[in-house]
Amino acid sequence: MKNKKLNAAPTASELSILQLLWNNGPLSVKDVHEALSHKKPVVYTTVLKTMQVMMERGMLDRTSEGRKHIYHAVIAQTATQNKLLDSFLDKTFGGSAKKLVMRALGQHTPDAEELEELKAYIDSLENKKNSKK
Amino acid sequence: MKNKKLNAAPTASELSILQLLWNNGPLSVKDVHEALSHKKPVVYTTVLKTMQVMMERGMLDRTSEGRKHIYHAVIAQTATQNKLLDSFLDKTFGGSAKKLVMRALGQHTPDAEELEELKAYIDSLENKKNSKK
DNA sequence: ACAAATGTACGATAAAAATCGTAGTAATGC
DNA sequence: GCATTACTACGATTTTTATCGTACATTTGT
Repeated sequence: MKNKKLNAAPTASELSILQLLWNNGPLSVKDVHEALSHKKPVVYTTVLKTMQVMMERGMLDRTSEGRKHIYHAVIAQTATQNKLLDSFLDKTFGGSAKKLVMRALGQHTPDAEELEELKAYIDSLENKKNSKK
Repeated sequence: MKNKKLNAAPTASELSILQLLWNNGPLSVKDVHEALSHKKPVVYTTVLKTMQVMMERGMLDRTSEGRKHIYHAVIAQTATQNKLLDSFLDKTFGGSAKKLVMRALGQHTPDAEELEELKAYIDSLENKKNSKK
């Protein structure tokens, strides 16, 4: 019974590590540990262990730089976010994207500029649909 | 050490039960078990136990109807969704509501009518902001 | 050379959540 | 009355995730 959980979605802890790797490029365990510690105290080997597990599960890979290991994300940010979003949308908002979107905007209203971008984006979605007819 | 985890967010299993109670009113364990079984096989006492735990944690309450217990949600749907949304937004989209919204719309594009509603909603948000100046 | 610092490896444990089995009790059919 | 059915109670186990401690190897400073 090997290769357990190979396509499982990342857990919250794993996701916090992925975010760092996605946004700040390949990092050593030390880098990740330091960054995470800013938010919440965590023991170095806890981070190390988690990253090793993530590698086993195919989420990360690493290269060697001297005796250090430099980790990078293997799974893509967008695809992972989409998977998590699907699941969240389903579990929490019964699959209604409209409800989720309205709530998100209501609770975390972006500034005027971003709101304009959003409207433009919605327009582009409408056009795309029309062109498909 | 009593009252553990009293304000913890519901887990995925708990949320699936809450959804039923929110949307279909007070229900017996049997009702919930049947509804859940449609999606995925689950043993009756597993559902029962989960609901009992949820009651301990203050998420549910119940009344007696003969020897049956009729459960209802104590925590509000909107508040719970908001809490989960905050957390999800932060963990998965780095707190950017705009990113989340665009992704949600791109992956689960609502129909034209709903898109219009969304635009109208965005307009109302813009007006609200302006009026606050 | 060698103590201190810097790394990795990995088993062990803790903590949280999910699942199940067994027992017991009240209602119901016949 | 009594077997069957319909429920609840709850301990126990399993599963998954998170966390930590210890061992060990390699550099580095002095």
